[in-house]
Amino acid sequence: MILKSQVEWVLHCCALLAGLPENHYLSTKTLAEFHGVPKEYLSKALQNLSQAAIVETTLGPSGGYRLARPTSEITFLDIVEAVEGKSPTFVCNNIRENNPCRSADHCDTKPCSVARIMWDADEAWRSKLRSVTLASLVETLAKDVPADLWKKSSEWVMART
Amino acid sequence: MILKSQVEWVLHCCALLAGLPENHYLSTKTLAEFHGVPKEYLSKALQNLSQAAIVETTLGPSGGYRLARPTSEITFLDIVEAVEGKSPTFVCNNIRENNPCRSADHCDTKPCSVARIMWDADEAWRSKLRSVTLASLVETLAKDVPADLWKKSSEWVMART
DNA sequence: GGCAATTTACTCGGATAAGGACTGTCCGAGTGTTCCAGG
DNA sequence: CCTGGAACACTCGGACAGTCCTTATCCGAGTAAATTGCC
Repeated sequence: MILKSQVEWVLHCCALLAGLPENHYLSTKTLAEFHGVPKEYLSKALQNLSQAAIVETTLGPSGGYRLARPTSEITFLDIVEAVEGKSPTFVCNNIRENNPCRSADHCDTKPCSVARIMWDADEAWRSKLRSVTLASLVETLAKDVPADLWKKSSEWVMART
Repeated sequence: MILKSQVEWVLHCCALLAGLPENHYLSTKTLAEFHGVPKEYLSKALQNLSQAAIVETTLGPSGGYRLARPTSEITFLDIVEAVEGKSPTFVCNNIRENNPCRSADHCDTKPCSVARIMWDADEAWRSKLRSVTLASLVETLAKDVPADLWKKSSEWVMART
C-alpha cells in the first residue's frame, strides 16, 4: 500500500503556490519544470485539486493555477484526499458472511469488529494530516531551506508568473 | 491507496486461531473454507505471517497453523505489516533535487519537510494499529457475535482441528 | 491611434498504452500421519 | 499382535496467467491574452 507519486508532486506544487503573491498564477508547465516531473501527468493531479476547490484556474496565456483559499485553511488532508480519494484505506468485504455456520436470515447489525479497528486507524492517519496546514508547511520550509536557494527559487518563479 | 484484501483475511484468520485451545492447529483448507476465500492464495498470506513469527506451522496431515505467541502479545500492526510490509506508505522521491535553481553541490542535510509530515501521519496510523492486540479483538468479538453463532462456529472449528 | 480579427498559450477532457501490483491458479518437493500387508 | 513400507494429507515454494491501478503520452476543444492588420 503506497501513496501515488502524484501526492508528493501536488504537495510540493501547493508549497510553491503558497509563496505566490495575490492574483498571480503558475502554469502547469512551470510547475512541472520546477519539480522535474511530466507536465501532462501532473496536469491530471492538478485537475483533481481544482475539482476539490483547493486551487483555482484561469485559461489562456498567462493562465495557470493559484490557491483558492488562504494557506491556513488548506490542510494536508485536503490535498491528499483530492488525489487519493476520500474512501478509507481498508475495505471490509464482510467475509464473516461466508461463515458456514451462519444462518441465511442472519442480519449483521453492527459493522465488522475488525473493520471498525482498521477504520479507527485510518481516521488517526487522516486526523494527523488534517492537523497540518499549508501555512505551517511554509513556516517549516522557510526555516529549513537555505536562504540563497529560497531567494533564487522565488525569483525563478516570479519570472514566470 | 487501498490495503490488500489479504489483510482482511489474515486478521479474521488470527481471530479464529485466537479462540483455539493450546496445541491445536487449523489447516489452510479449513481457514479458507470458513471465510470463503481461495485456499491457495490465502496460503500465501499465511506464509507471510509465518515468516513474521506470528503463527507457527506443522507439516503433514492434522497439520496447519497456530498462534506463536499469546494473543495479548500480537498487535494489529504485527499482522498488517506482515502482509503489507513495514515500509512507509509515503515514499519521498526528493523532487526538490530537481529544482533548477539548486546548485549541483548542494547537499540536503534534513529530510524533505513534506516527507516528514507524511511520515508522521504514517506513524500515527501504525501507532493506532499497535495499540490494538488480538486479545482485545477477541473480547470485542465475544460481545458482538451472537451467542448461538459463536457456539456453532466454535464447534465447527473444533471438529476440524 | 483605435478597433477588429487572427494568432498564440494555456487549461480541460477524452482516448490510449506500457508497466507493475494485486489476485488467483497450478504443480512439484518435502514432511509427518495413517493405514495396510507381511511376518 | 507387531513392524515396515506405502499411501495420504498437509505445508512450502516457485512458476504462471488475468485483471486492475498507476503512470504516463497524445490530441482535440475551448478560452483568454497578445499580436497583427486595417481603417
